[in-house]
Amino acid sequence: MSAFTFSHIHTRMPSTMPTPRRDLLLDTAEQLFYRGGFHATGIDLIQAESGVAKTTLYKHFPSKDALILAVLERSSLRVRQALEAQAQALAGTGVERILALFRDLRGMCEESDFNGCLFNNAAAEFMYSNPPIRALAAEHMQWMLEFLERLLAEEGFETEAALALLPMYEGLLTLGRVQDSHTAIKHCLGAITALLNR
Amino acid sequence: MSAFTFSHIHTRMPSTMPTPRRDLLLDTAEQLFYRGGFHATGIDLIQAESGVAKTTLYKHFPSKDALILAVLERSSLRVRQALEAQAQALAGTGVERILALFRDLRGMCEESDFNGCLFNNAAAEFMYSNPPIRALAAEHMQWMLEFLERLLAEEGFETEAALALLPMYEGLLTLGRVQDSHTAIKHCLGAITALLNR
DNA sequence: CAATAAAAAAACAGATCTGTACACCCCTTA
DNA sequence: TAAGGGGTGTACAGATCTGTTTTTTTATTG
Repeated sequence: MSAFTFSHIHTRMPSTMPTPRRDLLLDTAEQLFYRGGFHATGIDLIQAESGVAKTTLYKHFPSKDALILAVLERSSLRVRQALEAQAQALAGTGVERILALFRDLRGMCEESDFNGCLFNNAAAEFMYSNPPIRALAAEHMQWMLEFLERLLAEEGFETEAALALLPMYEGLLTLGRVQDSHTAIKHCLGAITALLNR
Repeated sequence: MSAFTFSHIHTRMPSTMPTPRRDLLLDTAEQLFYRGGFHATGIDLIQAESGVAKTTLYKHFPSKDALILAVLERSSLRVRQALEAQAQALAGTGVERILALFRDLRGMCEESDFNGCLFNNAAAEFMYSNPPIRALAAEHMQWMLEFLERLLAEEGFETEAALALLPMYEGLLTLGRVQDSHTAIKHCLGAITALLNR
């Protein structure tokens, strides 16, 4: 039936619904922005690397700023889902469950294109020049804080400890760029244990 | 005597010796790079803001990269001197001396043009595109680590605790951009106390 | 005052960046 | 087969950026 062909549905899809090309653009842009920075990464590179025509890129995202925002929004969503899933799967109880979360930072720091926390990098580049991007970074950090608070509450700790855990978490991501992450993580685990068992 | 006129000395000054204009350029560039980022801040803006002619700028620094490196080198030196002086003047003994260092982060986070840690910002923008800048950021972090180790040793703590303090310190600087720094610092002080008194 | 050297001012060259315009192609649908 | 919509590829416009060149001004020295 023509009323139910894919094409028909496709043309009636709202613009917010993901299309393969839109996702491909977001994937490519996220990877390039993360590795090379936002200002240093040009639209032409994203276009060439993704293989999608420039016209199509600007049909999905009216400007580079809009693309950056879309990348950050989707990345934030993905991080949230990943952390929720990770928290569900975390082995152990009590302190061990929180420690496991920090232990997993090591793998992230050792990935080949690791470059710290995307949201802090964005905040650094757009702190005073692009309020929406800065706000998005702030919202992401706020969510991280609340996530840690929930995790702490589940294990019977005072939720305020999240205010010490989050700087450690972000600090490890930041330092992981230029310092050995393994020993730093190890000693942070000790600090967390001391804090929560006090 | 002409042999000792200022001009004569000036012309024989090695290029590494600071001149008023060179310092003015470094001051302006540091402020603008810190606030607006490295790639986003153009040479023309530094030139206009400093009032020094572009010709003179390129006489002192052969390229933008060289200017960035010079800014980071001088800033690192200044931070080191400031922290050494601060450590000398720190009130209290034992844990209190370390806590005082972290307490001072609050003032930094509340400054009008605060934008985190200059060296982490530089590392984020140049991680894979400019090894010398990345290396300079790494060296600065290494010095910070050794500085904290010295401070801990002076107060009779195990120096390895610095590996937990440094992520916290840098994490607070990073989060200070988008989160209230006061409460985060307060809870980090508690974590440090728990760690060192364990 | 004349000579010289440095700095300022401004124009410019070449590259690059964002964003647009246009012609072409492919594929579906009528 | 004809029409039309979405994607491609390319060329281009305009702005901006780094770095250079050229000219003018300024200040110092003999």
